[in-house]
Amino acid sequence: MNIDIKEIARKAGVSIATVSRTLNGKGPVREETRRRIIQIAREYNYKPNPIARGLSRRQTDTIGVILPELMDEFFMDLIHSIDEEAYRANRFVMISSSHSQRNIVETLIEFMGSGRVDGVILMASELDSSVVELLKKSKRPIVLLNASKQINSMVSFNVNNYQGAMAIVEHLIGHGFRNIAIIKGPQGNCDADERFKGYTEALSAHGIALQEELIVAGNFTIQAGYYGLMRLMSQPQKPDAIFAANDMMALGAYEAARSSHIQIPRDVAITGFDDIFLSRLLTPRLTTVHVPIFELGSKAVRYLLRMISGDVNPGYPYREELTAGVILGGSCGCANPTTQLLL
Amino acid sequence: MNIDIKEIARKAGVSIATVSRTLNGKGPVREETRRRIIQIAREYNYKPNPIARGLSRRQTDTIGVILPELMDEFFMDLIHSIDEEAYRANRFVMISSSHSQRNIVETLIEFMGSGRVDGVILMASELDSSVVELLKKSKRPIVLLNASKQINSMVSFNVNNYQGAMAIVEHLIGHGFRNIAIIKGPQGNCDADERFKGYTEALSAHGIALQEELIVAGNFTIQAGYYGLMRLMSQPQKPDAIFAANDMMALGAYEAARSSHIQIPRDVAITGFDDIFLSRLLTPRLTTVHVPIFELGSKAVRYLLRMISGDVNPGYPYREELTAGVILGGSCGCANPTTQLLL
DNA sequence: ATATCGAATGTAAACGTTTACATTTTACAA
DNA sequence: TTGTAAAATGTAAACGTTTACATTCGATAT
Repeated sequence: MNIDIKEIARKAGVSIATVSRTLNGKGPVREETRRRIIQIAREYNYKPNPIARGLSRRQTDTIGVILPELMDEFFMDLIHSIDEEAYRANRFVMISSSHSQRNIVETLIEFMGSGRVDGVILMASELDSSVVELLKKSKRPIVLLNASKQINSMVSFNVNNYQGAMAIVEHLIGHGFRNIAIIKGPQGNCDADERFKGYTEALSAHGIALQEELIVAGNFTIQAGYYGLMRLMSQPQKPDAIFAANDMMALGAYEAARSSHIQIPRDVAITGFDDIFLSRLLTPRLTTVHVPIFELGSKAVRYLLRMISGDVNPGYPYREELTAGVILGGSCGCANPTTQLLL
Repeated sequence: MNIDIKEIARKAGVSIATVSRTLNGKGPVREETRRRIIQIAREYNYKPNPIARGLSRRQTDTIGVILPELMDEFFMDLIHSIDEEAYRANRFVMISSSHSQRNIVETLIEFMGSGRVDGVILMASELDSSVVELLKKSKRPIVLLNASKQINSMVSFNVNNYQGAMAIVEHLIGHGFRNIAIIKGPQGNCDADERFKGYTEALSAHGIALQEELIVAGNFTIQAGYYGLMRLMSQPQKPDAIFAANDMMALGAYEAARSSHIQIPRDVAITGFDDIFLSRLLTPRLTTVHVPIFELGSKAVRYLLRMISGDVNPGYPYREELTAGVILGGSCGCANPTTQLLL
């Protein structure tokens, strides 16, 4: 179909080995020959067939990305940053969502076993231990995103949910709130777990006792936030502030507050986590925690590439936590919140 | 690294050809042999190396997706639908954004020329004619998304921007509005052009003359919407309704209205286009046009796969427009808008 | 002139499949 | 039996690279 290395070699009057050496910049080639080959290759717009090359070198210059689901700006931003970084390094990105654990395994096997990709970035805040075992056996490097802290024998980049949650709860405490409720994330989700831990530790660090009635379950959806607030505000012991473990739930809480004429932050303060775009449109703007997704994606790609190149030992565990910063809106009671930044 | 076909053949006591035939289900193989091979292959968890297979068959079971940018839920939904459909068909998805026209070309060449992908889905509402020429010459099938109507020699799936815009403007007319303004999308963007056309034709179909002062430029950003409304409402001849060519601009218009104490829809009605998630959070909920992104992605993949398989002639032009429906919020003046659907 | 050595180039064997073609086996009819 | 055709299997040539190893070519030292 396209012109191949053999043709180029013929036209340049050399062997294909010399062409390959020239184009890959390995091995000695006389300057004059080199020039001629480059010239001809350019003239005929020759591009080595990456599949053949992949077969020979056992490399495809492609990285695989497996995400739990393909929705939310969160994942979009992640993909965005991964794509950007990969592009910069001349790599391609193969993407796949993994609706179930079963599927993660399948996709991983297909990705890894096969040589379709040189390495994988896998995000899964909820991982079966069986899957983890599989991961460890993988021949190709894997970088985990937001992995549970229990997984300590692998490479991972993580948002410091614990620190972020702690920071925002401390901010609430600074406002003088003492009855701080939490609407938790889904059971078994490590992000949710860490955020909850940050909440409890912030309270205990300030000598505030945990109150069971102020801890309600949730699952990161708007609904959960809605019902969470309703439930909390229907109790005799009402909270004066609510920490929703993510912005979507905070959003639900806003809806609930509006529908029941509860004023934020006068009647109850609300904070979230994630800093999704939406949160800055709420009135008052939501006080939340910004997660450095872009950095997360970039770092993951860069590290993965170093593992692939052998620049770092792929078998060597590594864990990095990216700190998250509080974004002040009016929902926590702050008088002069961060400006809107919309325009 | 992994077990290969040669090993399987050895273990089964047959030649590699027989193994290949068995696993691909082509050519005659004795039932007993077949069983034995399958059994052994399963036992050793053998998976044919897709790269080698790709080299031999000139197929990679991968489709390329090139999008103008990797942001917005719009693109996320698109990727989501493409991934889903591809997964269903056992195909892989290689993704790439194209920040510039220059980049589209590069990426396309790398994708196509090389055999990295079997076909491409390309979304680019603004395409240089030079790029179009390149596309036509492509050896591999291409499906365009939201392509300009001037591109008639290719395959494309499109949102019917014209019909959608017409419908929503007619809805405004139905409310009795006669001074209907538009905040347009970016110059040269075919979606924007079609939406504008829908606007003008809806007006003329009802005998309403175009008023130059009611047509302001925009670029699909919040800012443009903000300044657009400000400008329109500062004129002596104020509009009674504004059709923002997308929801982001409508959002900007909301902000502007709020900051200058203009009430929606009392002082001015507002409508958008796209039906992004955000639009249902505005008060009043934004009246807008829902675009069937999911269907767009699915159809594109399905058609592309048929082109790849030769089921349809890849050289044969085909164009499909998916109609878009109006979603009623309160921003157009409707008393009983669509329910919130948040919970 | 000849040996020696490094640089430049070529040859051919991988890489792991698919598949056209050749060969062997099987089943059945004559 | 033998012949014949179909079915089953095997052989080897692609696919387009990279790369270890072999060869050739100059230049320099003897």
